[in-house]
Amino acid sequence: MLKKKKMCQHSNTLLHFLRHVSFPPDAHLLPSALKSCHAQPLARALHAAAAVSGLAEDPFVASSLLHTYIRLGATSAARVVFERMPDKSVVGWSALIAGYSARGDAEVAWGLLERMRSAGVEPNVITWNGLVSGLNRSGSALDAVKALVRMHGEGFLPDATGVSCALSAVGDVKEVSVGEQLHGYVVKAGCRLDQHVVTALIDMYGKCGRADEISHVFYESSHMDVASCNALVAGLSRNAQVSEALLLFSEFVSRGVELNVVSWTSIVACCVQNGKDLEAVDLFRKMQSKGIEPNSVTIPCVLPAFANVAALMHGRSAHCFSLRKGFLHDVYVGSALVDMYAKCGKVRYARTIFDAIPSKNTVSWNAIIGGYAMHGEAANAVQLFCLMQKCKQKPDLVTFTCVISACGQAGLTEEGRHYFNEMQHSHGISPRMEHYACMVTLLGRAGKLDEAYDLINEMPFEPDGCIWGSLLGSCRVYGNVFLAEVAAEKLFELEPENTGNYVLLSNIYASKKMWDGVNRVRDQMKNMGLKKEKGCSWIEIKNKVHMLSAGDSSHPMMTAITEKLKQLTIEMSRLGFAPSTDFVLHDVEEQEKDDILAVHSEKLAVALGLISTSPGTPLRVIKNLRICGDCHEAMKFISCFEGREISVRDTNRFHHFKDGKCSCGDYW
DNA sequence: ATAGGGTTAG
Repeated sequence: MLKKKKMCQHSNTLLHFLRHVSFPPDAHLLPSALKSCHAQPLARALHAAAAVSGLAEDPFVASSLLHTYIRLGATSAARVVFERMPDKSVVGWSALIAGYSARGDAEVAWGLLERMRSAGVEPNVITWNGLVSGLNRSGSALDAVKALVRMHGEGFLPDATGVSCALSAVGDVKEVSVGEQLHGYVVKAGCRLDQHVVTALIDMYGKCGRADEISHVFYESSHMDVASCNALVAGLSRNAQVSEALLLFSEFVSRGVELNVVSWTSIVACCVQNGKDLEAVDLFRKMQSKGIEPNSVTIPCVLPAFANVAALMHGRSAHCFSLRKGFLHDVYVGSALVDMYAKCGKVRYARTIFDAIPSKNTVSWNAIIGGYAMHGEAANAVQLFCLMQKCKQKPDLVTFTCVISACGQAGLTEEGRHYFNEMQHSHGISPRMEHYACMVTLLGRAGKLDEAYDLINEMPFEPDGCIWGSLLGSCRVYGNVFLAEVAAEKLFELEPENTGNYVLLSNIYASKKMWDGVNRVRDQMKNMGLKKEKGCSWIEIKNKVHMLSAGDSSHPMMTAITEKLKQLTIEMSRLGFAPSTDFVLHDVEEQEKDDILAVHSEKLAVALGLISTSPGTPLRVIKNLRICGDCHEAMKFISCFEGREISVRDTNRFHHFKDGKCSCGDYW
């Protein structure tokens, strides 16, 4: 911002100079004036001044004008200057070719190259580099690679600059074989000592999915600068090598390499993209303690981490920070805030943020519609969906996933079916796996299990684990052993390591008192060496996120937590609020019945919340698995007995408990 | 007095 202001002041000085200086600008003065010119109108003014003084044809002035117009993106004006140049040198041709390449006009650029040759001027390495670089930067990576291949075919050996931008283009189109050839050339030509080349190689291999080569290139070169760090972290993140990225990042830090906001943003994003939310939160704090201020990219990168662990206080402070910095107008920041507030249980705040985003995009709309879906507010989701279309914003694949799942959460079976059809017939979007999964959930919830099974059989592609998992879940609710066995058989094949499926099937057998089945599934699990998935919950108390997991007694307050739970259990049975054993929905954790202390993590989290906050404070808990019926009943009791609003976000949706009732209407 | 390069994002 400041820089721009300075430039404007500078331009004003130049204009002032042009208007008031009594002697005419000369051929020596104009090129330096043009060099410092940063706006098209000023360039045109200088051009006019040159023309009036008869200097426009001077080779230096003309060349400066040409380069200035190219630099400012005024390609046509540059062309006019160029065509009038009496002696068209390789410099002029190169500039013009670079200009058209940077606009993505590959055809024009190639045409100029031909014209140049017929005029008897041969392109040099700089001409070629300009062509490759321009095409790459304009997003025509494929054209850039083509240009590079042709350059090589014509006997021009790319230098470090050429190789760098060619590698960047290769990464964008994932032409790893071309990349490898370039790598070979780099080794032969000896330019692998060039830092930019090393960085570009790391970037290219990262984008082409070759994590092994990233480390290889990095360890072979001994360069440790900001750029190589950024490329490394991004490359490793893309390839899910999060531990490697964290290790190398800390190495850069301890070596005293001066890392910038991009480096810190990259490592935060790396953690978020690879499921390390708490590490991301930690690194975000560390970044600030090192004096690096987050920018408008950092904020949307870190917000999903806050959202995932429901760190509302952190999210709120990111919101305030964005407000102070003027980031709220940024659609990325806005959409990420909408998502964060919705996932932290504050769907009203999410709406407020959403309404204030000046130019909303599909992601913004999806965030708010998905937010309403998560909270079971189907009417609002549908209303926003209609508004979206009124605002001429095209719904995409994600939008329909949100709308159909909203209908499913609220039991609007026919509406859901309607949107599923409309998606195909009115919007020309063919349903993908996730849409079928939503439909199976929707039909399953309504008890239309046979219809759900028919839909699965009609799918034009092989159903995945989510689809069968959804059917199995509905079978648990409606006690359909036959379809449960069909779904489970597929699931054991598709995702043999997913313990939740075994537990679910075992629970279905148990609910029907089919003990043979129960034992068979348990043996199967034991034989495969599978352990029950550990449930864990998070609760934010006074700006700190606490993680509690079932069977883990490492939390410092564990004695008090257990005491509180014991007391609640006593009160519960005293008041006749005994959980029905028949209503153990979605118990994917399966506690050992005889182990009284093995309590589901959400209960531990709520107990911690109860003893650490003042009476009446709402509690928000998030859980990595679905909430079980037992805990669901307990939460209803606690909300009533303790007079607290409790919200539990499980993998599926939000449950808002208040006065002994849940917003899901006991269906989930 | 006139030409060229790498890294981050829902």
